[in-house]
Amino acid sequence: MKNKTDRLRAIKEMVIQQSIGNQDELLLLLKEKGYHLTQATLSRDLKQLKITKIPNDVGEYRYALPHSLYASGKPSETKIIGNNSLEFSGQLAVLKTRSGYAGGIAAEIDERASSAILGTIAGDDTILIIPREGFNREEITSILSDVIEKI
Amino acid sequence: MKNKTDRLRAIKEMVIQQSIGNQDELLLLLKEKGYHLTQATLSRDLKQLKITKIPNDVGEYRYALPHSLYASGKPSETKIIGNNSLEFSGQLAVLKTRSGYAGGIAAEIDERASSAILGTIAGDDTILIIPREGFNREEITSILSDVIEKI
DNA sequence: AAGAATTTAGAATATTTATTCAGATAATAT
DNA sequence: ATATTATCTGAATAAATATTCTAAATTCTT
Repeated sequence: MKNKTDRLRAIKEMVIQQSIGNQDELLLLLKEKGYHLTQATLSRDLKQLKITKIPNDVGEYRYALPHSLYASGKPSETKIIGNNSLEFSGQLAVLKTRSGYAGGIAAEIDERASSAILGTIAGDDTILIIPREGFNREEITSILSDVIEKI
Repeated sequence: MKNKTDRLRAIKEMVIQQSIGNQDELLLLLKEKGYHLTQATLSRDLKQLKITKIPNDVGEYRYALPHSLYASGKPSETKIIGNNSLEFSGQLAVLKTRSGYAGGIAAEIDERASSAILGTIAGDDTILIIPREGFNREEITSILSDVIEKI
């Protein structure tokens, strides 16, 4: 809780969770959490994290992560899990299965990964997976791998 | 070339095409194009367009559209493709078909547009289309048109 | 371990951006 | 047509943010 890495993580978290309109505001929140820094440093941190103030719909400015960074960073690789392939698009994941298997696998996921997975919708060979907020792609991938490998 | 609407369009275009580091820079470019305005107005314009300065990888700041606005710009028009209608919402597209046709068309899309389409899920007359990352709405629309017209 | 080089950060400040205030212009209603 | 209200804009200024300059702390090299 005292090094730069921790601080950056804390900043990112706060920006995602709270509604922050300027750096001084964020500075205060960080102070409450025990991070002691100046506006100059915060400005540099935000630059490094690529966080910026963006206008919202109500005519205010709010700090936010650039959209693309919410999910992961890279352009989403396809991951093979057994006979299936997993790929992400935005907040969603799609698992392609062998024909006819989607329903069964989706049921397994629903049952065994509900902490991370909000819900699934299965077609014949495709499962749409809606992750819960707060889980990143790596986590989701790992959890789904576990579930599928145990089937 | 003299009203606000035109100016906003010009600003948006410049931000997409050029590399702009601050408002004065943009102001100059606009002046060259015949738009005469002050920094105050530009600031307001940018707010309205939700354009902001975001840090790039090289340690500079560049003006950019919020990611979500790149996709199209307008609130997503419904596009008619044969007997079907296509509309976007966020990263997703929905294709409405005649009753009973969704499954068949979805299968065609899966087969013939998989480079751009991560997956589809079909009901009776509705197909949920999950595009791959990196494809914009126009590209998706065009690819889907091709596929459907060849059925 | 000592020195060189890099990273980190604060204070002060420069730069940039947003807003206030006032006046103009356009739109709507009476 | 005139009053009323809303929209738009510039000048000046306030507010917010980035950077310069300096020094301390850390990491790397030999």
